[in-house]
Amino acid sequence: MTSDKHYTSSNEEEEDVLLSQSKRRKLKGNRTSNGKQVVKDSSDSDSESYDSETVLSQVSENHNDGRIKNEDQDGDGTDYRGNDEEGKEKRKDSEDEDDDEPLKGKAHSNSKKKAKAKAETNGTKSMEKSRPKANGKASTTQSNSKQSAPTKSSSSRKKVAKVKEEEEEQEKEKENSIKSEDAEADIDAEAEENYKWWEKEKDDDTVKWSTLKHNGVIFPPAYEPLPSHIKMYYNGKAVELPPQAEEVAGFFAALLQSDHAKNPVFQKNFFNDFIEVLNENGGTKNGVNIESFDKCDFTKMFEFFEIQKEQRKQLSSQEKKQLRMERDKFEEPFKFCELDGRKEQVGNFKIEPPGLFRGRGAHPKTGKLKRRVYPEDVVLNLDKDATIPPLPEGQNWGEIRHDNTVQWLAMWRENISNSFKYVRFAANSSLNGQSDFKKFEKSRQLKYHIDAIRKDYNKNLKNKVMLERQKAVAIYLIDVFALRAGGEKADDEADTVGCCSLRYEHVTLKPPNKVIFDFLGKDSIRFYQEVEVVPQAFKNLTIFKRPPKQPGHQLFDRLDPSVLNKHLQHYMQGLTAKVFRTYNASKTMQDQLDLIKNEGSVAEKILKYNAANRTVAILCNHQRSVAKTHAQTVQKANEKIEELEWQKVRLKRAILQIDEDERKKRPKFFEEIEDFRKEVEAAVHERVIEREIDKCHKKFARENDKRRFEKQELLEEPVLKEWLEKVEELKQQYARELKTSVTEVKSSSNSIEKLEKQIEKLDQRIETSSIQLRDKEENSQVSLGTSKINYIDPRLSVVFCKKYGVPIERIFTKSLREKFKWAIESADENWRF
DNA sequence: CTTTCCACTTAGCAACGCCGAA
DNA sequence: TTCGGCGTTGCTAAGTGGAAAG
Repeated sequence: MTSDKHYTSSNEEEEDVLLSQSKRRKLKGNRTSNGKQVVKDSSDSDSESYDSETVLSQVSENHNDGRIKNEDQDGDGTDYRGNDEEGKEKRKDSEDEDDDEPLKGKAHSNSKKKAKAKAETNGTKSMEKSRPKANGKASTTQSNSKQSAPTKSSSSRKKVAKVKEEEEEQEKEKENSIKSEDAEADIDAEAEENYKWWEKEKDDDTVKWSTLKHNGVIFPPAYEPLPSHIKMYYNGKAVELPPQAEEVAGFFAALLQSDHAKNPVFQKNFFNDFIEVLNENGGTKNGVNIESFDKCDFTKMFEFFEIQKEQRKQLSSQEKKQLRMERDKFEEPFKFCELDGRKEQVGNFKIEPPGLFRGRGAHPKTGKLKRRVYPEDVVLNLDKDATIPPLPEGQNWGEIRHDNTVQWLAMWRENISNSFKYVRFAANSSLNGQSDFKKFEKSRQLKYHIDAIRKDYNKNLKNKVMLERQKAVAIYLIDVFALRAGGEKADDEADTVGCCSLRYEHVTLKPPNKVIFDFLGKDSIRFYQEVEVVPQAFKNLTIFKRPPKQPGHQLFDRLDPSVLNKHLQHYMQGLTAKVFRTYNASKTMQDQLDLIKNEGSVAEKILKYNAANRTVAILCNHQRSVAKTHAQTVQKANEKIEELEWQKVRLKRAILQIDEDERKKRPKFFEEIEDFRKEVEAAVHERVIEREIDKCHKKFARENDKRRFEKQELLEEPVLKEWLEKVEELKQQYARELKTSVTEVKSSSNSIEKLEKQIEKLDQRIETSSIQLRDKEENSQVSLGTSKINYIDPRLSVVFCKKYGVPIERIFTKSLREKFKWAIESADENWRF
């Protein structure tokens, strides 16, 4: 076919896309205000097709436009992989008419939405249904523990896995019965705690375990009704609620002072579910008809909870310890499980308690009731010979499964978005360690392919096939700016995006090549960056935003993560969009650590390590909300520094008082005295005095408390007065100093050398305080933890510690040391990412 | 194919509890 | 010894991605 024809047909398809997109956007409602218009617009859209445009711009394009930030300087021009790829694309391009077709999914996504929405409306009902059903299942499985594959309902995929498992099981059982019994004893003894999986060879990772035993999960305590004098009020009247409804009201009451309680969506969703529960349980018991959220008053309940909290805090440390011990003892059996005969920790062995769903950002479902989970809702996963954890009389597990291809111990379905929750191994478990190890090894492999990939996408920025250009730009963004893949989201989730789901309004283009990203990413964390991109990327983005596209439209209308990932697999097995984040994070860390010189104190090295950590966190846009007390903390720190400076000035004055000639000798040194403003000095005085006064009162009170306790006679008011008078004297002294600028220092320290020593010390303290403050400021919005836990290959930190003589404890907390035990024990000084 | 399901990884925040300064 | 500040942990929401189902 000729290219002309191709373009024509693709032009038609272009309109198609827009039409269907607009439909979709219309469905999305509030996410864009102009869905309707687009339908009209697209019909009279006579703009040239993207592809013809593409050709034009390609012609006028010079081949060697700018480099990207991270690009490696590889001189060699030959790139087999790249050429290969290109060859393929070309072939495809010329013989495949559909090449430029937009994603079908984008056109049809509304049907999906409807289906989902439907599923959700009966979400709660389906839960209810599922319970008896599951119940029935459970009894069958529990009774015939041996043979039958546990569920008819489980998918055929599961069956496949099961079969595999079963075969292996049978073989293993034979083996085990011979091997394990005698082996187990000593394996248990020596190897259970220090099983070094990373020294073993493991290949088949579809099978995660051969035996798995555990004690089930902990259910949240049953609801305890409030004392009868604690009520919610409606229109000023106390309301008698059935306990089920009271519980829900209590959930809201507990949040009364949080932002959630002020969020109208939260209020609405809560109120709807509250009313539903209320009606299900026969309505209020004293005839109050609750109709409006605004007339509900939960303050009495809130206050009660506060008092309870307070009382718990007031318990003596003995009592607290006692309670903790009891709790630990109760939880002990659930904390551990037995995996292939070894003891391993379980992560979240507690079933999530009921409550109000606290969605992040503008989540349409925030505030909905997250219902209580019962044993009937829970599926247990353990081996066939494991004892099934007992339940109280009359209760049953939802299902018992023996699926050794997964690494969860229990699972239930949650009612907010109908997804699964899992009880899994703890972060320090061998299985999680292995996954972690594999993750980092995979991203480490990327270094062998990254050059080719970068070369390719830079070249493909000019590819005449729109799909290829979009892929190229997307991978470019993912690689350079560490964007996430960005899967499609439904209407009943918060409107957040990643790379593939970026929309028109999220990217602002400022010629010649400046791009401003502004969108909400995962967890509704804002991603705001003004950056420069290579000119060709800029051109492409311009094309992707060209009319008839409008706000609300997808930038990458032919992409989704699976398209992208399929493409990436060509370069490297297992390569997906998220691997770039891991790779670039660890690579950045390696580079940053390389810059650190092996000098200075341990504390200084840690500071530098943290700075390196911070670059990574910034790359990945890991933010945290500034602590409520942050401004205050900063102010305090600044005041402290001011005070230190004030001290210094006083000492310098004192030097001049001893020998005025000093000033001529080193005017710079004494400049500070004039620079220190009177207002500041006065403010410092005031603060110091006030603090002194405060101290006197406190000391007085404390002393008397003690004396009362020891039955001694109390200090009288005059004593306090006496102390305060001393402070008053000091105040007078400062006042004089302020006027005369003459320091009245103690005679003990009135030699110039002594004063200078003190000044030096103060200088040092000011220096460290300033550094700490700056560090704190820079960290106030950046969260270092996420990158340390998930993105930075722990071996980098281990090597850093070994090479620089920094104790690993200063870098990894106890739990991180356990999580990264494999790294700590396997990485030597020369290891590199 | 596309959609849905399932499993697993990544994420920020609130509660907890430890530790150093007063 | 207490108190507050701060790092750590626990919690659970919100992503990614592979694979089965439709």
